[in-house]
Amino acid sequence: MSSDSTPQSKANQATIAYKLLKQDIINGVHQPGDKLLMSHLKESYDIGAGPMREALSQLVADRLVTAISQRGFRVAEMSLEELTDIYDARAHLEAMITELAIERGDEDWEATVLGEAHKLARVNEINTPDEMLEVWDSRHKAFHTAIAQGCGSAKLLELRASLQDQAERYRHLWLKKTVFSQSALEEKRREHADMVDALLTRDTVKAKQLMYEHLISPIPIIKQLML
Amino acid sequence: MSSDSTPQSKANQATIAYKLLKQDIINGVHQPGDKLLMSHLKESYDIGAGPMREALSQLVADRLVTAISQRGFRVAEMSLEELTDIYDARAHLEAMITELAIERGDEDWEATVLGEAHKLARVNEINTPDEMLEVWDSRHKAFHTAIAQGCGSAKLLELRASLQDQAERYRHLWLKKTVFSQSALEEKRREHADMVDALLTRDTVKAKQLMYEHLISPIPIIKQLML
DNA sequence: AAGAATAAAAATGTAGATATTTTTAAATAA
DNA sequence: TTATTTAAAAATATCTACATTTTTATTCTT
Repeated sequence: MSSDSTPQSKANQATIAYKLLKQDIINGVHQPGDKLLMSHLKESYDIGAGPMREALSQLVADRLVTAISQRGFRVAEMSLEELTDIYDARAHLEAMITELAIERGDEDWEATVLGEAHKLARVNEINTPDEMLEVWDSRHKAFHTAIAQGCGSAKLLELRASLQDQAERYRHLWLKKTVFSQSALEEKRREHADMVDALLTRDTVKAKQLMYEHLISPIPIIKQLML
Repeated sequence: MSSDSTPQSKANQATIAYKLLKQDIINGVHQPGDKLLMSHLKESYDIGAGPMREALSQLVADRLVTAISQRGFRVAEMSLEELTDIYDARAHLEAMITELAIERGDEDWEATVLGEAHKLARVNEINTPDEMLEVWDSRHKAFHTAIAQGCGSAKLLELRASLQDQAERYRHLWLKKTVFSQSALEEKRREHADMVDALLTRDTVKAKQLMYEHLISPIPIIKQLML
């Protein structure tokens, strides 16, 4: 039966360990700078050293882990500098992708964006604050992804995904410690509405600016949390 | 002394194999779509299966190799679509980075760019056509890297490097089959001079446009070679 | 020819051997 | 004593050789 939660039926051990460890690093189970001891990892993820190294190599490529030959692996450090760099790079990249999406997006793209925006705006109808945040986050991501898809470039979308992955640890910091006020939510909703408007009227300059500002706005908030 | 040919004194087997295999893929020793048989790889690179898998995983992250669980590894396919996507994405990204470099670059940046441009322009003094092409390529890369450094974002430079890596196979196709005419070389020289001029006068719009056009210009030529 | 059974090839994983680094303790010198 | 070097031990990372599982090719059967 293919009714398991993991769509790919027969992932190998390295892939399984990669996903678990990545999630654990993003969620802060392993803290920045922590030594990733092979003996400990082998036990935690119930796996041999070979596949474990394979998983670690991939995380090094993702920049979530650092390696020094003969001295093993560590969780990559986090810093205010990196936070700023990731978010700023992401904002610039996403603004550029938005410009291309406006230029290249067809009617299907418009429809999808509109649909995701609608779903996102309706999130406040769910009440449990904990559940709300999770659903809001997932729909928020879907909304932005829908916009980005319009650019039509697989490579640019890959770069975007890479930065998004690297931002996750910082973003997680924010999501776990923030309680959304109704007014903050309302402000976000307006930002998104303005963005949809700029996209559909094909106002490139405005859309780029809104996107850039939307994406760098969490920087000062996360900076606070890191001090 | 740090002047040995192998900069990192004690790289592990996986790292060594990664570099060798990557180079072999870029240089077409292993062709797109080729099966990378473990038994063959082990022999070629004189290494065990564990470290070899580690190297392959990293190349999967680089998009130079594809993997299917339980069915091994293959050299990633090449296609006209991917060629266009990589080069277009690269051109857009580099144009954006150029804009930031103009905005953020200081006097040291200007000086470095000017210096690299000078070295590049003087390449034609070398005569062996074979040697010439190699030196020209390396200085050309150095010139563009010098420009990009001005953006000051480590993350954007990483994204740039990633696309450049992926473009290498296509670029290699071009470099190996092209003999530079004196006029073609002269045209490039003029393009670079114009670019330096736009950069130093901080003419953002012009610099972006020149950069974009400079980077997409090889597309039709490489397309020809791929047919 | 289509399908099942079998054999061969290949990928993946495990356990233990080897090499390197880090820690600890002892010895030496200031 | 205090600091520094040296030597040994422990911990750790890495690699190899072999075992297991899965896929692919071949043969056999109907």
